[in-house]
Amino acid sequence: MKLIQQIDAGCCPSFVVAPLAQGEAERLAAALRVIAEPARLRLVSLIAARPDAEACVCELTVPLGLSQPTVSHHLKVLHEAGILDRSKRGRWVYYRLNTAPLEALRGALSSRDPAQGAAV
Amino acid sequence: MKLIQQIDAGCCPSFVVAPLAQGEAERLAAALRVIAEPARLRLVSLIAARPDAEACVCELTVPLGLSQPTVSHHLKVLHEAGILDRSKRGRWVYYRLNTAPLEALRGALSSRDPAQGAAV
DNA sequence: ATGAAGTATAGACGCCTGTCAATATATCTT
DNA sequence: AAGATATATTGACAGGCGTCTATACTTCAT
Repeated sequence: MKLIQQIDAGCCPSFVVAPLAQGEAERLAAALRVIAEPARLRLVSLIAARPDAEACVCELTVPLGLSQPTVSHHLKVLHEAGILDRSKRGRWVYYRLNTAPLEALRGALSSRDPAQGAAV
Repeated sequence: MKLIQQIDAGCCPSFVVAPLAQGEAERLAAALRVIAEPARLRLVSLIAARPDAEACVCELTVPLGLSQPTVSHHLKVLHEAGILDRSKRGRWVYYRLNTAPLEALRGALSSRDPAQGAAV
């Protein structure tokens, strides 16, 4: 069974607008846990700062100060959540930032009901 | 040493706009961890649904399905993060939602630089 | 004062996960 | 084909934390 699911609009109802059922709370918490980790936050911010918001693994290990397997592990978690797209080119694997899941999480933190009025 | 700090604008620079230093990443991750928990998400959403966005502990134990000490523990974590304000009235302790810290976290997830252009 | 009710704290236990070393897999070079 | 390079997987270990029971603390009623 997959533990980590794609983060999309469906995963993350705003938890301020209406009470969350147990299952909804667990899904949203799982999505938030993906980014509630220093190494993964730094990975995302490092990749976002690159041209085309893209970087290969070898460019990330040194600035992060973690072992290559650990970096690969975090990239996998981010990829499975949909936050990073993965493309293999030759020997290198490039990860590219996808902002949509992060925007979905932003929406979940909004105090305003997205169904009412204009989008934020 | 306090493990959990108040969540405010200073705690949460946008991690998409510029690379995060180790310390910044740790603070932002700690802030996100506060809400990356099903029971705490449900607590916040339960309280937000009440009149005045306020509830006492005894009103939260049953709908949450957790023991009173566990609920108290989560409320403490949320309070120390600034997400819930605490006021004691007689025998009861009321927790009230403060949306500012959540909005600060929202800002941290934004792909746009808050320094540039209008606020979102 | 004494008991009851609401909340907080202390201590214990088990699960989850971030980390690493070792190894496997895949691709390119010579 | 054989070695080198880039990445992924496996297995093990330690620390963090969510949960509970038991107990302490605080406030009110009688």
